Amino acid sequence: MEKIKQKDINRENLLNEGVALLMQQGYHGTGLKEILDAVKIPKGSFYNYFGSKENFAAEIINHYIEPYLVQLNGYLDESEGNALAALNRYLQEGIAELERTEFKGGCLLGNLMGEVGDTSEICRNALQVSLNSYRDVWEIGLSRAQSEGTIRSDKTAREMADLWVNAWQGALLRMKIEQSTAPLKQCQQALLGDFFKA
Amino acid sequence: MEKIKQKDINRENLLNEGVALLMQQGYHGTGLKEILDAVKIPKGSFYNYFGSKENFAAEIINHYIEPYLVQLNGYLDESEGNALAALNRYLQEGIAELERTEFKGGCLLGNLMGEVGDTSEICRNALQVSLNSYRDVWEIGLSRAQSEGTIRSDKTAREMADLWVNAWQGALLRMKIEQSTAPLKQCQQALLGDFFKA
DNA sequence: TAAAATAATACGACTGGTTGTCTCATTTTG
DNA sequence: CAAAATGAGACAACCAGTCGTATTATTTTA
Repeated sequence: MEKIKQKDINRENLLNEGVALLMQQGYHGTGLKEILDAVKIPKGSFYNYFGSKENFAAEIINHYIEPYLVQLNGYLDESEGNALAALNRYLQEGIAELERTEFKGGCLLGNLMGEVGDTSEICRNALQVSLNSYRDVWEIGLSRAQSEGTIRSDKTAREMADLWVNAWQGALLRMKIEQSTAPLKQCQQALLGDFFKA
Repeated sequence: MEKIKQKDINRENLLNEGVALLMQQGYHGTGLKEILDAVKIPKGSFYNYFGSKENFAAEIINHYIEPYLVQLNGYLDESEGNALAALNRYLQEGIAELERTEFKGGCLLGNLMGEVGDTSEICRNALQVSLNSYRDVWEIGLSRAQSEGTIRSDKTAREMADLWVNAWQGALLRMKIEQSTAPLKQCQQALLGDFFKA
């Protein structure tokens, strides 16, 4: 079974397009037709792949967060000895990307938590899993920074990771309505550059 | 011109119902018909009052935030001499209310920032104004707490108010997907009870 | 003050278009 | 050949918004 199946390519294309469109227009604001047309896949195939829009959205959520986990883990692995620097570098890269795309979208998790967090059980579960795994990576990074002495140790890494994820979500929302990455930079500076400092 | 106009009653009813439904189902997830049926007002009247769904949403945003401003200002005015206690009491009341309504909705501003923050210019403006005025009230409260010596003064009240609003938005989103007010309590404790302490 | 003219508002059937979902004949695959 | 995948379209429900008419208020006229 070496062959790359067309089905998997189609699925992947649908998920990529789904991430892009749901990010900017939300769940109810994006019709299946729009996604289908963009990747030229008929409806019948879609329902064969995903079963429903709701399931599709749940898969999109998983698909969305994975690259971020990989990237952050990558930065942490590279910079042996300075986890805090790795976290800051990761953020800097993310902020630069958001400036490139003119603040469009923000964070799919945040947007969908607000929109369907209490109407779709399936999405709610997917969001919970994804957000927790993202928080966990931050916990690891902060924990390492603690043992390196750059982050204060009178609070648990878990506690700070939770606070960080919350504040960052809020900052991303404010970025969208202020059309500026200033809230992000301010958030980074206030927490990583001050409150969390050893 | 003492007479209470039916038009104003209808507008008020529409706004109240609009707040309730948009909170739980979002902008695109809520049809006008649903709102109209709930308050028994015909389509034509709606378009006389508001012109479009988008304008209606912008008015809903204003209508939503006002009571919170009044309430927080009220707590601050009452408790002369202990602004920090007033802030905590305000939060405690809000958390209790969210538990009563079983975490449904969360914050309309947060939800709409994510959903239409970068697709509707009109809503974006309304959100910006509302969120800023909410942040301003927190700034006043924190500033008073600083002069009372309960909150640290090496950071500006504005900076802390911004961080607070961001973190609280994030905590509200996580409340929705975790179906628990634990994130809210944790957020309150971490910032007001620790990082912001004098 | 009474009647007429004018303006403002109320109303809901209707429009053109889109939604998510499903069906089914055809094609592809193992 | 049987099973799975495909693709085009059918489907009813719903969407935001419009428009001509009916009703009610307000102003003008006599």
